[in-house]
Amino acid sequence: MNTGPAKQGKDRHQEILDAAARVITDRGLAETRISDIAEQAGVSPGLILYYFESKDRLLAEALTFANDQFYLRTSREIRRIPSAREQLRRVIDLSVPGYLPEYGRLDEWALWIEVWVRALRDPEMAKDREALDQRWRSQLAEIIRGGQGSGEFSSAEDPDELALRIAALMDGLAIQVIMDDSVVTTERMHRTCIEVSAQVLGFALQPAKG
Amino acid sequence: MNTGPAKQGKDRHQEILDAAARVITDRGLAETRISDIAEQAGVSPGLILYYFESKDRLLAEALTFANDQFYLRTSREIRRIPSAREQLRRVIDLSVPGYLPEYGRLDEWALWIEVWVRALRDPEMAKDREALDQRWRSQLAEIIRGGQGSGEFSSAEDPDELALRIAALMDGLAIQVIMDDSVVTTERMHRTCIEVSAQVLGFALQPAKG
DNA sequence: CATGCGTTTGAATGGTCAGTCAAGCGAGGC
DNA sequence: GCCTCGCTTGACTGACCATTCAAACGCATG
Repeated sequence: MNTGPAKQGKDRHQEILDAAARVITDRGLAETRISDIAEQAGVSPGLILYYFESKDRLLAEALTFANDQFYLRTSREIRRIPSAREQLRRVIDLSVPGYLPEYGRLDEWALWIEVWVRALRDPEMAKDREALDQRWRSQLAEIIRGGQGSGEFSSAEDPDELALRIAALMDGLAIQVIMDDSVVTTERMHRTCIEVSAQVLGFALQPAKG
Repeated sequence: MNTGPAKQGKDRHQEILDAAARVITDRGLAETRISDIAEQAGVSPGLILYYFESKDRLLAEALTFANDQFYLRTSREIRRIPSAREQLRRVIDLSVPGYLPEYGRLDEWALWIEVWVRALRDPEMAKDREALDQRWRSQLAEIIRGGQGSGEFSSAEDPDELALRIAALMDGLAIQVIMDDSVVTTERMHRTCIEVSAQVLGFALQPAKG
């Protein structure tokens, strides 16, 4: 592609998106300056606008980019797990902010909230947000369908409805957790997600491992 | 227009907060200018900063002010309903964005998301948000406790845990609804909230009225 | 080594606001 | 009627930042 000016291998476009996502994550969308992104990416401010039409477009792309990454990462992991019950547990582990030490940043959830705010007024972002969300719910529904098929889940309710309920529950709880709510802690969210899933999908709880 | 210093009865402080909430609701926090608020309130820009120390403080106050109003309004209504089941239904009716025509604005939910974004970095707002949220969950828990006591709800689970689950579900669904998600519509959210409540709290569904 | 071209730089430009301020305004007291 | 004092105005100031741009830079090619 371009071995020369740009760093070999990685491409600037992606590097900048990544830097932007990081800056947004810890400063917040509103406090993100082009110069912050440039600094984070280790380039000059001018370069940012050489690669992106405007700050606005860049931020929008960065937001969906980051959430896309999360989905892809999760999706890849899930596909290697055979049991629906374990798939679900893994999705929960990955979704509860702060639960897994290795993913311990301020979290993609913070970015997700920024997506919401922006989607409220930006039709482009609204479209992307809806697509991202439906894909996420579909993934959950797929797991549920699998578990119903294999007999792991005894509930016979519509998988899409069940997925919607679990997804909404997780959204609502995750918000409180990243807000550092003193009642809704990481552990409590995790426990609640597992318990509700078990009740709603119809399977017995297994002793927590680890 | 101006009889004496402040308009009789209403006070400027409150008027401005109200105007600010309205502007934030339809332009979004990020696009809210002092001059917009002034225009909405029908005063000059300078006056805004005569009553508030800074734009930032004003916005923060406006955000909690609006949510406080919503809580108070709901709370007052609920207190007049004797049946726990009906109390719950009313809370749901009031919380589902767009369900009741009379409350048909872009909704306090939009403001609530702005609160989240801001609370992520502003400790003051974080504190207020936590208080507001706990109060809301307590209200739900109180209804549940009432229903358990009266025998309307057969579930014997911890009311606080049940309230948390229902509140989180409602948050998660409401987000999608105000985003105008094509799958998660106002009606679907309403139905889901009612069904889940019935299942989780243990009461039989009654035919929808109206 | 000279040329060309895609990158990269950082200084300059311009627009947009938040916040300030000096000047008016009007009601109520005297 | 005149003064005072709290409210109100809107023009002004200064900062801050997105965006532009002219100038380098350095690799590749011949």
